[in-house]
Amino acid sequence: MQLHPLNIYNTLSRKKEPFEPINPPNVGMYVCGPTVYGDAHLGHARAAIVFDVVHRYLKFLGYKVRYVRNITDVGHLEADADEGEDKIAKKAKLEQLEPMEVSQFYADSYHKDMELLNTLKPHIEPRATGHIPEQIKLVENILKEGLAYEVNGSVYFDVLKYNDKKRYGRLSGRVVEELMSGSRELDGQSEKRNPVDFALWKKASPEHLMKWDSPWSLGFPGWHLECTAMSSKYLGDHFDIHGGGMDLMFPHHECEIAQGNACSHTDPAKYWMHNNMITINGQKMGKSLGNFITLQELFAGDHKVLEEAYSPMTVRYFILTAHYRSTLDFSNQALQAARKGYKKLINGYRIAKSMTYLEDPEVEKDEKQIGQVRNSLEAMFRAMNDDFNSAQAIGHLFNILKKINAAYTGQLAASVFGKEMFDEMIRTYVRFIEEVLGLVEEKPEEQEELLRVVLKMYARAKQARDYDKVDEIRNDLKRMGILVKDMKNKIDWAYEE
RNA sequence: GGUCGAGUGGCCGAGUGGCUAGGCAGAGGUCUGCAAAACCUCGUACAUCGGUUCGAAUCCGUUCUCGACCUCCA
Repeated sequence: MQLHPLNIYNTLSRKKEPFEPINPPNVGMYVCGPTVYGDAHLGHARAAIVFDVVHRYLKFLGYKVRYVRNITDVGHLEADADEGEDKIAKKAKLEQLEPMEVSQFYADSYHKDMELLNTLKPHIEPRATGHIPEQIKLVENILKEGLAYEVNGSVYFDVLKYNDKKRYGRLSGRVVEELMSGSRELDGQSEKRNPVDFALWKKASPEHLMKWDSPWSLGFPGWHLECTAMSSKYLGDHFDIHGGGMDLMFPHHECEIAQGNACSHTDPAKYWMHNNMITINGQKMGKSLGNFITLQELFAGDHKVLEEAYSPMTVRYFILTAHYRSTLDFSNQALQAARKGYKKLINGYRIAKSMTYLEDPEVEKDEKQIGQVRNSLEAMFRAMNDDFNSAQAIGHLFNILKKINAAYTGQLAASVFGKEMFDEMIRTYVRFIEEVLGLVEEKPEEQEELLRVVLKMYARAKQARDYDKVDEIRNDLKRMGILVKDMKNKIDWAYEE
């Protein structure tokens, strides 16, 4: 059924490449998850949703995906590496909790948000603290390869030595010589031989809370090691897709590539995918800048820049209307427009699910209509196959929706499409919303029955030409965000946009 | 400073050489007791200057503006 091959933009080659899994039909996908020391924000939502759609679409195409997304529950060091503080430990001290209590709390919170956003759960969600032995083993391997050195109980990756064998910086377009000249002077305190080296194992200071025994010291693993340990454990040394935010490209993913090559002499991933950032007023939103909006705040409308609350599906739709490699600017206006767009799409989904083909012997098939639907359907999948261009796909989806709406309201007879095309249009629309975009209706289930009762009364009042009553019901429902739709031969409802 | 990317109609946002993106807002129309929804029609958009080409938002160069990465960040 695949009309066009799937192409993926590979950061490694800076080109779109045909997607050819290493072991079809299996696909291994690893995505960098959150560091759990705070509530998830819009940026986390973007990464999670983007790769959720990648996962969903691969599944839709028939691939057997193993999706691994880690939880980082050892805080990467803040500030200068040598005197830095562990983020989770810092938070734990502040709140007088066990570090594990902190990471558990925010991991739970993250999961709650991701569920609201209707992202499919990863098949494996490993934690860094659960893979300390694997990480120690990796350090040993890299030492054995002669690409790391130990100083005072800490172990560092020797980037210069590695660079002689295999170029460091291929992913992010860095050149080691330039990194060397561009980096700050060593302050003399550093144990690193070169400023570009990075830690594989750090000896813990006495007040450090999270520490483990190792051949070198009581300490903790370096901050790029966990992903190498967990991806190789669950997906092998060479797997299909590695994803994450653009901000992780350097140094995090660069280090992963170096570590992977040092240990197993192969690049960890075949395709590297990076989603772009969300901006607020044109500026990157991020923890370090303190200008982020958490998802809880967004869903509750509880933040000074928010004019109102925005539902999880509004956020999901908003994120999918931009291509994942473009920056996406947050604004109330954009979110409000997104909410309307989402409602329009989901109203179409509601009616499409209820529609069946009705032959009208008076009406002939209209090749022009059929052609338009066929073109839109094809274009929609072509867009998805072109590096997961959900924004463009949604554009085509709206064109399909117009046909569905027209058929639903009786402005076009279903017969103009013919049974075959009609059924395909309806089925594809529903499946695309459900399985690929992952959009769901936001309503309590009991509401449906209740509405049916009210609409019956409405219809009766109308029959009796009791227009005062008709208006009253309509207004009452409107206050609840429900629109009454009068048509030639039926009455239905829709979410107010 | 180095590296990379971006500037599209009132707003958001696709689009890499010719073929209507789409959504929101706005105007007109069909339908309707009225309205809403839905459907139809409407915008002569592509930062600037120059170049390549039969033809450029799309390729090349100039200028301006903005952003990201280079330190933890999705």
